[in-house]
Amino acid sequence: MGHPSRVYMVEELSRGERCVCELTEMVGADVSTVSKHLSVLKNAGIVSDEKRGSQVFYSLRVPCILNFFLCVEEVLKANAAEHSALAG
Amino acid sequence: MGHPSRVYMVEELSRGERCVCELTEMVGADVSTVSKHLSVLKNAGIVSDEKRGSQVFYSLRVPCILNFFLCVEEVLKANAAEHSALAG
DNA sequence: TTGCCGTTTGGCGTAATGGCCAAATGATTA
DNA sequence: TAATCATTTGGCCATTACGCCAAACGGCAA
Repeated sequence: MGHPSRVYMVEELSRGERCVCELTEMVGADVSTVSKHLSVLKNAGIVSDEKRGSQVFYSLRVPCILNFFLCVEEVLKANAAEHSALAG
Repeated sequence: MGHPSRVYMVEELSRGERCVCELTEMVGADVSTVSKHLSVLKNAGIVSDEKRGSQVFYSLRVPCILNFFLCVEEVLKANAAEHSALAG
């Protein structure tokens, strides 16, 4: 976790399963790079994969991970508020 | 985030403010190392610091980060269940 | 079998991170 | 001011993470 591409992928997977090709197109990196990120998430138990035909579909296994992103947003908002307070 | 020492420190800070010396003793690493971790957490907006006398006290600024740890535990439990299922 | 598509893995160079030591900073006391 | 304690910062080295390319793997169709 903590990597922008992985965060982005998890957010996308929260909307439903996606194949590697879709995630690759969204992230805009090399397929191998995306595959490795997914491998990390899979080993961490955050996503699960299912092979159908020649494609592999990933899905979010731990919905509570989204709470984390909500928290991150809260942090960012707090930071923004602080910075504007410092500026003004 | 994502680093064991930082996770440990955030968990500890969730119980109340701690000075650098306390966190250093708990983590068991060099003071400078702990200070750098705290600096990372501070820049990320996760903790805040307050200097009182010659000591600096850190406190958790974003309680929702704890939801993340609950989620992590859930992930670990899910993983453990899966592994035992594979084994059994 | 051959060829193609989707995906994964290995390798390599580069960038970032973590850890310690040493030095610098700031507060306190003598 | 000098000395001391608590903390931070800089330097250096070892380790890890990223990202791309190339190669390997598995499924599908001809």
